[in-house]
Amino acid sequence: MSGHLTQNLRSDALDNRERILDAARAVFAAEGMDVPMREIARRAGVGPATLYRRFPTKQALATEAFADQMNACVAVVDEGLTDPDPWHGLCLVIEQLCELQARSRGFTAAFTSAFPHAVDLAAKREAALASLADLMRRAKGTGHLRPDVALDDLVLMLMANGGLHATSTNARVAASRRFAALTIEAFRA
Amino acid sequence: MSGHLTQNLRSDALDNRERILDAARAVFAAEGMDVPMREIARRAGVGPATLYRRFPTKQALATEAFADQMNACVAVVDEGLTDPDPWHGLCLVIEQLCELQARSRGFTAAFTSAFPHAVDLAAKREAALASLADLMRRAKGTGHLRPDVALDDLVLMLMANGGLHATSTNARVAASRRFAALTIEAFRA
DNA sequence: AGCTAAACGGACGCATGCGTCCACTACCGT
DNA sequence: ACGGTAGTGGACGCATGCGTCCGTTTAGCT
Repeated sequence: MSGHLTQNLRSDALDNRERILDAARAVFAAEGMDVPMREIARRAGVGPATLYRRFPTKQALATEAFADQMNACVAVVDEGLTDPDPWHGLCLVIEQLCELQARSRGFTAAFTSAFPHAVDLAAKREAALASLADLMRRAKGTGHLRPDVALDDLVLMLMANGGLHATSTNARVAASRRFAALTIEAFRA
Repeated sequence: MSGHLTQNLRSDALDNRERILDAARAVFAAEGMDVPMREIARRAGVGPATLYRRFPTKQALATEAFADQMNACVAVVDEGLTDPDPWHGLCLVIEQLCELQARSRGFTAAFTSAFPHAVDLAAKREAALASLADLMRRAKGTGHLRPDVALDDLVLMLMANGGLHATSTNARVAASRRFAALTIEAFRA
C-alpha cells in the first residue's frame, strides 16, 4: 500500500513503528503540523534516529498518520453519495467534513491544499472531489442546491473552515458546526 | 498616541524609524508574521540593534505597522454605519473587510484573534465590533438579514476568511471575494 | 570647526530544530 | 546457548533566529 514493506521488519521495529504513528496522530491532531520531529519521537519513546529511519521526512510520516483519517473522509463522501436525497447527502458531507477538520488540527492542510508530493493522499483527494462534483450536480437537479455554486466553492469553504483556529478542540468543533450550518445556508437555493 | 515619544528622536533616528515601519508593512503583508526581525531590519537598511531599540518586540512593531490598516477597517465599518440601507451597508462591510484581510497576509491575526496584549488594536477592534452589532441589529429590522445571525457569526466568517491561504495576493483576493459573496448569501433572510 | 551625546550596526552568545553517525543492544535462526 | 545482524538512541555538527553589548559614526548645538 505504501511503498515500503512493513512485513520484513523485526518485531520490535514493527512495534516502534506503530508507537511512532500513534504518537504522530495524537500530536498532529492536538498541536498541528508545527511540532518538532523530536517531540514525536520523545512521545513514542524512541530516539530521533529511529523516527528518521522509518519516516525520512515529516511528510512521509504525516501521510501514513493521516491515512485512516483520509479514509474516513472518503467514507463520508461515499455515504453522502448513496443518500437517496442528494441535497441531504451533500449537507451531511459538509457537516461531517467540517467536523473531521476541526477535530484534527493538522489534517486540514493535508486534505485541502494537500502536500506537494503526497501522492497517496492526492489521489484519494481527487477521487473524492470527483464524487463531490457528481453529488453537487445531482443536488442541483433537485432544485435545493443553488445552480451557480461550483465545486470550487465547496473546496473554498472547506479551506476557510480550516482557518478556524482555537485553542481547545471543543471550541473548534463548535465553531466548525456553526460554520457548516452557515455554508449550507449559503448553498441553499 | 503610542506611549513612546517619537518627537525627541534625532532626525536620522526618525528617518530610520519610518523606513523600518515601511519595510515591516511591506513584508508583513507579503509574507505574513513568520518573518525574522532580521529580515525587516535588512530590508530597512538598518542593523538589528536599531530595530530592537525602537520596537522591543515583534508585537510592538506589528501594532504600529498595522495601525493605519486598522484605521482603514474602522473607516470601512463607519462607512457601513452611515449607509441609509443597513443591509447594503453590512454587505459592503463584509466585502471590504474580506478584501482588506486578503491583501495583507499578516493583518488577519491582528484583527480577528488580536494579539494578547496589543491594547491599541484591541480597543479599536472592540469599538468596531460594537458598531457592527448595531449595524446588524438595524439590518435585521429591514428584514434582509436573517434574525438568527449573531455578531459572533460575522466574526466567525471573518476568521474563516483568514484561513484562505494562497501563494499569490491576486488568488487570495479572488478567493476572498467569492467567500464574501457566499457569506452574504448565508446571512440573507 | 569642535565637541558631546545620541544613534548606529557588526559581532557575540544562547537556544532550538534538523539530519546523520556509530558504538551498543536484543531479536531470531541454528 | 549463541552468534550474526537488524535495530536502536545518544551524541555530534550544522543552520537559523533571537536579544544584547560595545566600539564607531554622526547629528546638532555652540
